Amino acid sequence: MPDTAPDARPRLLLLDGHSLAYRAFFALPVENFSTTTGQPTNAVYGFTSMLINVLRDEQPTHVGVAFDKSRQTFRLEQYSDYKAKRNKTPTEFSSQLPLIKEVLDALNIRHLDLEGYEADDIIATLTTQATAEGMEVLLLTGDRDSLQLVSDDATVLYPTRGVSELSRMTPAAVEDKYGVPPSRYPELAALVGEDSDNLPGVPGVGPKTAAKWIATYDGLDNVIAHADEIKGKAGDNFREHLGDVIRNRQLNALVCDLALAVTPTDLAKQPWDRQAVHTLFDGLEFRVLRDRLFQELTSEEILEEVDFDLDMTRLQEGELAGWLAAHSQPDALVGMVVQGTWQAGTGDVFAIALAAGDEAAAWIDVERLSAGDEQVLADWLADGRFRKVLHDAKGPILALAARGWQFVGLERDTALSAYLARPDQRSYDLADLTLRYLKRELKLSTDDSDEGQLSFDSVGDDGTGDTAMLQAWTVLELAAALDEELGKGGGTRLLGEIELPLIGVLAQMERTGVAVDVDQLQALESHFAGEVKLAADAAFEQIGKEINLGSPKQLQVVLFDELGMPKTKRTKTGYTTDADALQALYVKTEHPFLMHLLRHRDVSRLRQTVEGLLKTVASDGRIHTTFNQLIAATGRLSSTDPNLQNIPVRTEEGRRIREAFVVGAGFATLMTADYSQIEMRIMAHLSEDDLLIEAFRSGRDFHAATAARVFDVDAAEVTTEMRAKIKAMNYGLAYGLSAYGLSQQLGIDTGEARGLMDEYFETFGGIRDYLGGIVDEARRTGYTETIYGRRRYLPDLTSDNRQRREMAERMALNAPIQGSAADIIKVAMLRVDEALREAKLRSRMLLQVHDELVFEVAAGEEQQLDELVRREMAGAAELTVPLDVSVGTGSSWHEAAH
DNA sequence: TGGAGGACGTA
DNA sequence: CGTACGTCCTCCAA
Repeated sequence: MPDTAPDARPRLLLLDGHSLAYRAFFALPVENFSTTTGQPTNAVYGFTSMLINVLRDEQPTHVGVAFDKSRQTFRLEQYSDYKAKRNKTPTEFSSQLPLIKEVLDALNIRHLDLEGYEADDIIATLTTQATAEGMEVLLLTGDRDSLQLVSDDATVLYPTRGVSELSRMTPAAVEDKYGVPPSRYPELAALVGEDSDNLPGVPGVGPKTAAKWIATYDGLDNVIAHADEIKGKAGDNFREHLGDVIRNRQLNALVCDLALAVTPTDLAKQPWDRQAVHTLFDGLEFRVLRDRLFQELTSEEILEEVDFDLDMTRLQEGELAGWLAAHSQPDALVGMVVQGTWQAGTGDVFAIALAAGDEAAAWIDVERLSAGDEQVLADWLADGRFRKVLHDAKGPILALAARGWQFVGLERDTALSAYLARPDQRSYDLADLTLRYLKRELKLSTDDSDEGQLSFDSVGDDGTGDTAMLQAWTVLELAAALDEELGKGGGTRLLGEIELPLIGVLAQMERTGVAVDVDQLQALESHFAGEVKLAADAAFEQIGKEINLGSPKQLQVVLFDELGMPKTKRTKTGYTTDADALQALYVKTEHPFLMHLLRHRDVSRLRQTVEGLLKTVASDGRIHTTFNQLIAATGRLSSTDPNLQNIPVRTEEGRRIREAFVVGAGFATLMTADYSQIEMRIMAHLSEDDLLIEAFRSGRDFHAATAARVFDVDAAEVTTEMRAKIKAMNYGLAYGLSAYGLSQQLGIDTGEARGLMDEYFETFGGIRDYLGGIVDEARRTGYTETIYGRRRYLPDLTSDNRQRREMAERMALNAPIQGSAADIIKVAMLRVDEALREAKLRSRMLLQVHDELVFEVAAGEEQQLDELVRREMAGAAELTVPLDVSVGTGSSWHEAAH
């Protein structure tokens, strides 16, 4: 990684345009990179991608790109076979060079060439000049001749694999790799030869021998002078090819004193031309690359001048009504920041900052409100005509609710907007978004005072509310910028009709929480603790000592060294000891230690789950999880503190934990409602595969019905085994399952799994075409989309790194399916919530577990709720196949399952 | 104390 | 060599 102190000396980055483009051309498959008009773009793409990466990683202050002018160079004049073996440059390549120069022009990066010379000579000249001027130089080139330029001040970045990895050739690295210092690299190359330039070297002499000779005789000149002394076949060959060596050395010397039109200082980096980049990249259909460019290199952009003058008022008692009347009209947007705390479905408010479109801001210390102020505030908050804009509103809504203030009229949530625009981000920090979308720092200007910087981190601590008011104003502006961003991607409806209204529903679910039987949990905890002890003792007895069974490291010592068991699959740091591997080892060795170890794993996990739950039980005897709406890139919710979406269900003992989730006081029963096979139904809908649609419409056992089709037998003849295989296949499809993965899961060999998959896709051709189509489409557009237009961007689809690319392909396969399911259940939650209110039921929604909703049912409402929930969930989307909902009730979550 | 790695629970 | 998450534990570097 670069060490760029802000005041470091100038850093010049020089690229060999021709050699890099040439590498990119062969590294990236041209089939995947052409415009709809047929213009190949793989070389442009690869070159630009490398350029963006290196600009980002190295932060040069000066940049230049050199190109070869033509094949007619002084080297060719001296040696008519120079580069003769090189294949005729394909036209698909030559047509891309002008495009690369257009990219450089749009980025305001100078590029140059010189008749009769190669890019390398230009680079050599500039390097010599720049280092003489005290600059640091980085050379990005795929030509090894440039290694002779490496010095303490000049480093070559040499692409090692494709276009994504660079190796850093410093003097030490050159010496390490070739055994000679950089200045002597051309001497070594002269002996060894260079195939790509059609410069044959001495037969039988490789880099090792050449380096040895050069070291022994102190340089090539002396090797030549002592040619007679070199023994053996290699010596004979050397004497025979002496002429070639001398010629090679002449040709591979780079010219360092060309008369160029520019000097290194002329290459100072300029701001790039945004409009030109947009136009050019549109034409090249480089959406992904453009996003990367704007995202990764924004920091170089000139920050825009702040041109607002916020009129900030710290409201005194009795002033709130007047301020609101003056600045907050119905239907006008008001930015709002709540200062306070929130967690586990509750919270508290210390202060509120508001900012209106007329550049007026107010700060309200809620500890100093008169009774009148408090009423005014409560009314304003609860009045939907006053449209509020917040950043990450759910917590503030909970904090307000805890003070008894109802919050209505959430018009925008900037964190949510930013998530929908780019769902892969890890955080949606307000200061980061301000920089990215508003191009300015989020801090107070220090025009009129010199109090220093108020960064956003210290918000709330300054006690003046200034920062909070600035935040409120920023949120208001950011909302507009994000609206524009989202509008481009068609996400406005998804935001307005699904995600935004969902915030309130989730807040209410968090406030409500779910009741647990604490006594039962405690009993379970001690039960599992006892089991842990038993399993541990039994395990220790088998190996005759006590180790930490939770330490994979110690386990590896016992299993593979001491017990001499066969090695399992490799991990980064050794061999895996996961459950599958241990099970396999048990089958092979039948060593009882393994069973006790597995048992120990199981019960300690159960104990730890129960302990975790107990820690989070609130004083109302309920667990209030937090639903995170901004995490999952596919659009799912996630649940934390505690995670109630991964409570065990598959094993008998695990289900005992579910028994401890119970109906709360004042309610009659719990109800769960879940979608069956929702992802397969979405696939049937999206793929329009007739047979699959038919399988669902028949209403019969879906896995059996599909198995009957694949194996071409009557429904009655489907065996358990056939059904199991197709079930695994059905579930694996949406994940990008491989033949290997399927074989592992079913315990069959890869060939059989392969055959099964072929048979499956043969039967359901629509599915095959659909899955393939998703990936192609995503590669073309740069993103996938769900049925409600939720996007996920996957730049790695065009990576030249196979592992990354294939990973992105599986994500592309899965995202529209998992994401559409997420869309549908979110719609269902909104519909159910609305219907509950309309029907004036007391029953309430507690949890969402991806395809399942959990309700607490008030006495006498069971029948009505059952119908309501089925209706609203099934009606959440109109697909070509029915959405099947199954419902169960019981006094615990376990009993309510079905 | 913080992060990485491993393992494993759910849909 | 199957997607999406969150949490716990251990170990190791700071």
